[in-house]
Amino acid sequence: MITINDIAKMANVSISTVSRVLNGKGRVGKEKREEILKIAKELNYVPNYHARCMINESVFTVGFITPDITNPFFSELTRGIEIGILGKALLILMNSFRDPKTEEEMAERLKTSGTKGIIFGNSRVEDSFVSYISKFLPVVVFDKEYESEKIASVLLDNSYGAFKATKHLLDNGCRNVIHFGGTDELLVSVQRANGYKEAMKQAGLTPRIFKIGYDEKAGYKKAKEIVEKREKVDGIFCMNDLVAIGAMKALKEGGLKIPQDVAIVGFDDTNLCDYVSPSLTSIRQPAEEMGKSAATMLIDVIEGRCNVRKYVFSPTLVVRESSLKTRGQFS
Amino acid sequence: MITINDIAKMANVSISTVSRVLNGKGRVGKEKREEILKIAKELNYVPNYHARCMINESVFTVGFITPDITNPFFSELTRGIEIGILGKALLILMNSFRDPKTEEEMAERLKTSGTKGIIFGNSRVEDSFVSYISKFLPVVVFDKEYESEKIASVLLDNSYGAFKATKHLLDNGCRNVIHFGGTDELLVSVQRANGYKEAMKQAGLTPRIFKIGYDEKAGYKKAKEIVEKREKVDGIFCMNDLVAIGAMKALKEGGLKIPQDVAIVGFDDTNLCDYVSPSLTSIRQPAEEMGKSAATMLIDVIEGRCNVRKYVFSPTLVVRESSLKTRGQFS
DNA sequence: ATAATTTGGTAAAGCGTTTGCTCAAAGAGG
DNA sequence: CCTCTTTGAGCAAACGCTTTACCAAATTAT
Repeated sequence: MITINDIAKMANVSISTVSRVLNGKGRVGKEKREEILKIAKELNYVPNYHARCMINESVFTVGFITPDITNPFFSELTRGIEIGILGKALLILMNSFRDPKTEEEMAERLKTSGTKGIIFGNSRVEDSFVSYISKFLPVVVFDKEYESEKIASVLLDNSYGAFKATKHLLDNGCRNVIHFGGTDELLVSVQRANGYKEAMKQAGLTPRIFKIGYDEKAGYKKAKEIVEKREKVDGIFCMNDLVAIGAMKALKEGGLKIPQDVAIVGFDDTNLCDYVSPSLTSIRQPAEEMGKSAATMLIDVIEGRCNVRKYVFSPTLVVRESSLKTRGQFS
Repeated sequence: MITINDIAKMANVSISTVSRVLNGKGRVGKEKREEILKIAKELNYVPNYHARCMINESVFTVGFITPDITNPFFSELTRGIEIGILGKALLILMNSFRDPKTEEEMAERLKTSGTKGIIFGNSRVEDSFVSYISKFLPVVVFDKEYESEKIASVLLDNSYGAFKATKHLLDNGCRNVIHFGGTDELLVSVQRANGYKEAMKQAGLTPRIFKIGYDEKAGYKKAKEIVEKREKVDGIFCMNDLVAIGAMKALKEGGLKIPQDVAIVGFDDTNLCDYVSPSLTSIRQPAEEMGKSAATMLIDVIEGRCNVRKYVFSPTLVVRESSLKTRGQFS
């Protein structure tokens, strides 16, 4: 590695002179300046980032721990985060595959790697761990609220979203609406399940919840089962779009018509919704916006500009073909 | 920020003693050791990453510049890269939105940010820039080969893949096969277009190529146009799955049946293919594997374990419903 | 008892930069 | 011709940590 020292020797000047030339500070004679610049260029000199960091604040890094980057919701979120930190920081991405142990290890790794802040995306880590890690670094958590004044949150009213989704299915004539949910460890799952339950209760119906998971495979598998058992189901509210898409596939394979036989609503409103067929009704989370908010909030905390805040977003229902038993503008 | 020095003062020992305790090296009396550990814990001490980096090799970072993380192909690739660098390095992710200027800026930023290597995913940067940046950092490029011994590549025989795809459409009875391709700046586009042309030529047919872009919107828009103009088309080979999915939507909206009226083949074989309907025939790129190879190759170069290499992957045709005019096992 | 070794700890050199202070030389003003 | 300012450039400290050389005391061997 070539250093400022090497250049100084070559140019027969002191390192401070070299530094001054390279940073355009201080007064250095024209000849020396040009000589130094020439040598630096020839040697492909790049200032040592870490040495620099020890002195003045340079560009820093923040970490984003995501359950699964291949879920379009999270990739949109990621893009939002990136936009939010633009120019201020670099984004270190980590895929936890939804394993809480892995998530803790990753956070620990980020902590010891000079990262200035961590964003937990929809994570399963225990509250105690979040509290612990927040002692070392500013933290932003998606979908979870903390007592501590030190932990910022980006929230979406999941149970209200789920309520809306379920209500929509009921309003469209479904009676036997079931829910494909995630596991109880994930707060989001619980909240969405609650919203579903509430809507069912209000309609005087019995909720049926299947805790199946988070991806297409999970949705496919369970829907297949339901088709094979010929269960009496005319609507499914899925905890996310991937699950919904998997379920749709299984239903169609089973000869069931969507939405006539079974109506479906997903959650997240990823860009897939428009492109599956029938197009998928979903509860919209403004992923990119949410990512952006998380990022700017984190940067603000890191740079000491403000205290911890909380962003709350509202879910909105985006109606598409998969849920309209009474065919209207779509067909 | 709390440092080793603070701890030393509190414990009334020298900083070297503290360092020894923290690193488990050297001999330190039991009482002092415990005292020091206790203080360190109380103060939430974390060793300064940058200071550490200046002395011994710690975990380092590598950068991945991707056109668009929301494209499932790239998110799978990203996951592969992450797996490949696991434990060795942290991954800095950057979205260029396919803008070559942005890509250069990003690489430049990585260069000055202590990053030890860069992976260019399907990038549009000019060759001269890649050569330039490779003077400073090890570089791995997807889908592009370089003279320089310093630049590693992960390749896929795109034109062969495209050839296969087109051939498959022709073998299934299509005569008027068109191609939805990307722009000429992207080598991949050109290669895929070439494969398409070759297949058409061999069949004695005239190729028709539309340079439309890389996402669902582009595919949708162009297909809409074609439907409206009632062009004579019975097969479309799309440069990637997203374009294909967009096109499918437009065709279906136009009342055309897939594959009976128009057969479709995509490229990438993203996990979407299984979940759209009809399911999408596609040319498989083993994204995760490719990412993993790129990453291990980069790490190898960084750690001086080997010279630059080249990985070549083979595209395979994955047949699904969207391309089978003669209905067989699917229906 | 003396020499040799182990144990516990300190001081200082570096890693690569930046920057405040110093100082000499040169040019300007009286 | 002498002081005053400007210009150019070096020295050295600091950033936080690791590591080596080194020293003293305590323990062991001779």
